[in-house]
Amino acid sequence: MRIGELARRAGTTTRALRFYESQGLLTAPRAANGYREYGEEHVRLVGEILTLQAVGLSLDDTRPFVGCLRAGHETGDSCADSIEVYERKLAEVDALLTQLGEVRSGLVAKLASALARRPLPCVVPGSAPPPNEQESR
Amino acid sequence: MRIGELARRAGTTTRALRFYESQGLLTAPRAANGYREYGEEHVRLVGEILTLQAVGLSLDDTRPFVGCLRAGHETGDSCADSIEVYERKLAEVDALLTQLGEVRSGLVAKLASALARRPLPCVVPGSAPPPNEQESR
DNA sequence: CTAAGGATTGACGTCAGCGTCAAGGCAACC
DNA sequence: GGTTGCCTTGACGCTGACGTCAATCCTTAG
Repeated sequence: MRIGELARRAGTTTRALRFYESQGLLTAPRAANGYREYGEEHVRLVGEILTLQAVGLSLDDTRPFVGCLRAGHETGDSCADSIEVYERKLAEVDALLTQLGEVRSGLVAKLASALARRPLPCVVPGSAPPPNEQESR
Repeated sequence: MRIGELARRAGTTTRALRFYESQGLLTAPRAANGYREYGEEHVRLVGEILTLQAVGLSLDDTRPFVGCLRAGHETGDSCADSIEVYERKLAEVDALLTQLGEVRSGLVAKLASALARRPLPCVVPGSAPPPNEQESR
């Protein structure tokens, strides 16, 4: 199958697939006319990548999984490197949760003290961003 | 005081201060030689911006607070708009916490099933990114 | 006089993961 | 042979909050 069909079946875009290839995550033989030719295994591979991204892994984090599948394993997480990524990412997520909890506390505290000071706050016209004197975005 | 001192006292960099100015958050009169001239109120203002960023607000979110201080209020969160930002951000943080919790569950599940399948996973040499055929980064 | 240490503006780089556009080639159908 | 649809590569855009570099100016101390 060609790149468009793979994209549809895997639930992504051709642009993403070409990007994965540029990052070395996906390789495809070319037909005589230069078109990429994919098989069923690629559908699974892309599916694995997307699933991993859904649980918070970066594209770079999926490398070990891809390598594991290429090495002939049934699943991408049959290899030590992949497990390691799981554990590292879990630690990162936990750290993020903690940090975000602190952020939440800070926000709640600020909100509470603001409300305590002024049961009925005032209103100020508004402050739109100026015509942006260079430093273009 | 000039921009370097303000940066030191507020705990940031001159680049950040100039950026804030380009975004309309900070305004300073100029001396005869073109140097920006700041006063004590700017130290407080920049401090407010940094504190707000620390609790998760984007620069854009700090606009109402800056406007509130400019309007002569003691604190940046004495105005209705600021309170609104607090509440909106709190909702965002809660949503993020929920989502991150789900990500965590997904990770834990994947880790568990991978470990269940293979108490002693294999090892694969490694898959370094290729020489990057265009799509440069 | 010169060197050092700030200050100024402008412009490009960074990180992730693609989106979007452009110009053109290939294949099939009417 | 013209249209449609899919494919190719290349290149720039986007988000946020600045970092970094370059070229030049101002002030002060030695």
